[in-house]
Amino acid sequence: MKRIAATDIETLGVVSRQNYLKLREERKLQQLKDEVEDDRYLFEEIPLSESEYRRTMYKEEICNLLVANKLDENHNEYYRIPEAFDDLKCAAVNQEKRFSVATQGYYDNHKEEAWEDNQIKKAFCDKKFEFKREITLEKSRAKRLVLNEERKKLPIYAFRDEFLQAVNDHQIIVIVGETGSGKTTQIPQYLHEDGYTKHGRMIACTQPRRVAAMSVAARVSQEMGVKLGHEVGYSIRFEDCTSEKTVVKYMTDGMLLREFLAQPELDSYSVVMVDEAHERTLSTDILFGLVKDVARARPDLKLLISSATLDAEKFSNYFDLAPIFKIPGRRYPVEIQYTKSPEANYLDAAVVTTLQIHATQSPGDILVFLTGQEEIETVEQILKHRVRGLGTKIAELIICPIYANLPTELQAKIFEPTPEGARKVVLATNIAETSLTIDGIKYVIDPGFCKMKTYNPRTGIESLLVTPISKASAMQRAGRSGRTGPGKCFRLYTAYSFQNDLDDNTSPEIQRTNLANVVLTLYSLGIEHEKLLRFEFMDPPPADAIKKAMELLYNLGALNGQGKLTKVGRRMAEFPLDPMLSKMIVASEKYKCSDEIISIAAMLSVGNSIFYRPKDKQVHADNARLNFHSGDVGDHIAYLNVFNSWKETNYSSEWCYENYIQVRCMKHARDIRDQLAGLLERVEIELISNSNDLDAIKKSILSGFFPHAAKLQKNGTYGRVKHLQTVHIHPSSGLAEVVPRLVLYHELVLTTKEYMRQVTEIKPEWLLEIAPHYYQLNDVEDSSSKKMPRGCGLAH
DNA sequence: GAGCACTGC
Repeated sequence: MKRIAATDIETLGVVSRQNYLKLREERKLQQLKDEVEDDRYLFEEIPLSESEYRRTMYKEEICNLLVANKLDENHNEYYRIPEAFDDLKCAAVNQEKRFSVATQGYYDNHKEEAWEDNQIKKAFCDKKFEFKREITLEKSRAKRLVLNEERKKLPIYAFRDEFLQAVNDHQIIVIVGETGSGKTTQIPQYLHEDGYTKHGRMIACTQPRRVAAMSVAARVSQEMGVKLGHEVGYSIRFEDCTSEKTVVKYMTDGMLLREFLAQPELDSYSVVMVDEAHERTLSTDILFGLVKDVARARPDLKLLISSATLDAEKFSNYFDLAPIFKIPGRRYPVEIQYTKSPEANYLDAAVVTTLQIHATQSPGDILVFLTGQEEIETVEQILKHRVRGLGTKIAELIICPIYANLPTELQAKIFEPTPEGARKVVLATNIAETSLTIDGIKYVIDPGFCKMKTYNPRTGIESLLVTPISKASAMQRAGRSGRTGPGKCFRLYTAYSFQNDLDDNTSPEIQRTNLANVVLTLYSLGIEHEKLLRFEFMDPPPADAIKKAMELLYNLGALNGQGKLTKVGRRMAEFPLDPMLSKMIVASEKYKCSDEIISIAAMLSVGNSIFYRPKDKQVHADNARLNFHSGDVGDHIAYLNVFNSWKETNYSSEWCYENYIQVRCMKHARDIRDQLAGLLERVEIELISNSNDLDAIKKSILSGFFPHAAKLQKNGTYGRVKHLQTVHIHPSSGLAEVVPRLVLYHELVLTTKEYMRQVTEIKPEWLLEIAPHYYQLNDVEDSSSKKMPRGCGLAH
């Protein structure tokens, strides 16, 4: 192609080269954005299935990659783009070519022609949009007719009148609806049709997951023939898609819990349906207690507890012997096979079983449940190796790993249809148990383990342990094979084990988590002190955990000596964060650095997967990370540096890739930060920046995290101040080599050792200044000048 | 010098 010198361009007098390039970038960006917008539009009009929805999301990410020019060879290897997006890649390349040609023409033909070209383009785009819109409307009309027929075929349709009668007769009903019964989509509609939304009151239906709330709302709006967000809407964090018209509202359970803060009697609702109650999320468990109480105060409020399991008796007993309404499901049979004897190595057994299925069983994809990323990577490698050994005698086996931390572009692979003659094997964590469904799975391999979080209220340590799953969980896993046709489930344990070793149900989250936030929420709902100790939990958490939470809240100044919520506590409760983080924000008012503190809080709550560390580029990734630690500022300030640097690049995705940072996490952090900024206004704390005074920022952090102080001991390890407990700085910390005398940490995790994650150096006098009620002089004195506490002496 | 299941506000 003919090159044009910069001087030529200037003499043409059209645009300066820089301006031209900028214009070109902008147009390219706009074009891509338009495509995504079009897809969004489609999403609004026609409810997407979950896999379609995810594909839309992935497409957006791909567009970001394209914009960030990540399609060149190097990055292609680093962020492999799934084949399904080949068309998009081609389009982008063609687009690029067309731009080049147009560029040439642009200069050759001068301003007018180019302008005309632009006009044509615009007209073309308008036309395309109009056309797409027409098709969409037509499709949606046709779909509505089909949907109406489909509604009548659902198992629940036959029980419609019987169900409405039951709701009329009873205030609380426990619904047992197997998967595919249509309860989630139909029940709110029936109630709406039966007049429960008169008098301006809504029907609420809670879901444990955001995607579920969105896609179900989209589906129902389509069935009812209304625009999503009007009569039917959804409400999830960062996104309220409802209006004054809304009568049927799908929401996450956590969102309803938040709404309780504003309206403790749930005045705007006539019916509350707690769906997927058997999952026993932290939020559902608290909702149970609250909603049961409200039902007593408001006889007109109807309560539906919907669960998929057969232990509905327990729910019924809890809700004062509420009647149980059973709805059959529509499922295919699943044949279950056990091993004859226990397997010594379940990874090996999983590989062997996979290959056996591949060699002997009829077509259909395989889903293997593993406990984590590491196992998945190991099995992937072994499988690849073994398949290579089999040569061409056998059909192709496509291996797809999936876990939550896998970059989004790579996750898309599992939704690609399996090519004719090949077989797909999906290696998944628990994410495939409930959070996402994969079409075409016919065989499930279940080794019977998962990783589970446990919390020790005495030490405050959380740890992830590989644990046997429960019977309920095993059934759920098996059910994943019978979604589109009869399936088979291979359990890598004996039938005896299943009967005798596995618990019936997974212990609810509320029994194995830090309750500080739960207790604060309940306090701000007026459930204080004795009332809280009497709170009707379906499965009460350990008394120790509640006591520990109260103690912490008292130390943070959220509760006073009489066990009442203080003004500080009330402000803290506004933030959807761990109380220590909330306290840190409230304290930032005093140190005039709220701007920096909410950035840090947002980054901390996104968690530990911000820094991406690919196996083959660990050194690069670590070096990139160290750039944010200059001056040994500590991990908290490093997080602040990351966020601010990203902000300075105008939230560039490209910058993230260069620095081995996960874009997804950063976007999430930005969303949280925006929300926190809004909440600051609510609690009347001014947004002030004080970026030069690092001590002020550290003091704010310490105001929330002073119980997490650890000091260096003679033997080089750390000891928690106030607790005789040895801890270590996590090697990923920027301070791991610095070894300061006194530090605060964000969290303590137990892996091979007890590690402090996210560490910042503090001064001893700050402890006395900020927490005189908690620390005494002898706590902060240099440990070397003092006798060693018992049990913490040197080894040997 | 080391490993992080999954959600949600």
